[in-house]
Amino acid sequence: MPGLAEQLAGPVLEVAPRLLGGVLRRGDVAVRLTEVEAYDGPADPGSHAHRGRTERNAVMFGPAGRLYVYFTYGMHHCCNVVVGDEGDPAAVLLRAGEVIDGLEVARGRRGSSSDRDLARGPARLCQALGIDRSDDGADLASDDLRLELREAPPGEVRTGPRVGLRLAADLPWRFWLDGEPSVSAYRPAVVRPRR
DNA sequence: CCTACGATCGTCT
DNA sequence: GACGATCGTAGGT
Repeated sequence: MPGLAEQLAGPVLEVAPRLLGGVLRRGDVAVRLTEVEAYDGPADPGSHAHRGRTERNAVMFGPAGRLYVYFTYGMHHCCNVVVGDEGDPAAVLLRAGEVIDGLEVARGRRGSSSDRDLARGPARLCQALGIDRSDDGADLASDDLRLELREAPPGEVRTGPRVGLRLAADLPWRFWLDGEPSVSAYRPAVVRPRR
């Protein structure tokens, strides 16, 4: 049985769909992943690593199997699984999942929300699992935070454009499990009027 | 079901 | 100083 880092070592476009159906656990709460997005290296204009290494995205340049967590919109956290070779900033954004364990704890963290929406969307998924910037760089093979992949994703894998990006919005680098209620709605990037 | 909009601040230019 | 890998709510269909 290969270790997590080995399973995540390949090209991000191959690894990303294999995360579907996998389970991310923190303490009592476990989420089964139903939707992810690939961010492929410095050449990907949609990636935080597109303009090179900074203090924020440093973890993306590290070894596979760690968590890259960023803070956005002044109030939300989103998390990625770092994949590929060290030095190559590839990552997979965890966009949505189904809470399969620790429902009570997840509900408490999420406030009023239907069970279906507990981890539906990247910021909600982080909130349900209690993930924030202090988890940036966390080892996903640790006891506190653990990612377990399955042999094959159940159900059918679909692909389409990534959500909320102005750049490279045409690339079909979002992957989800067909028919899952927890898959987030597709929203094209909002173009703000000039102020 | 849908579309529109404001919140709120770290990060990068 | 501008913008964002988002979300919750409000209001219409």
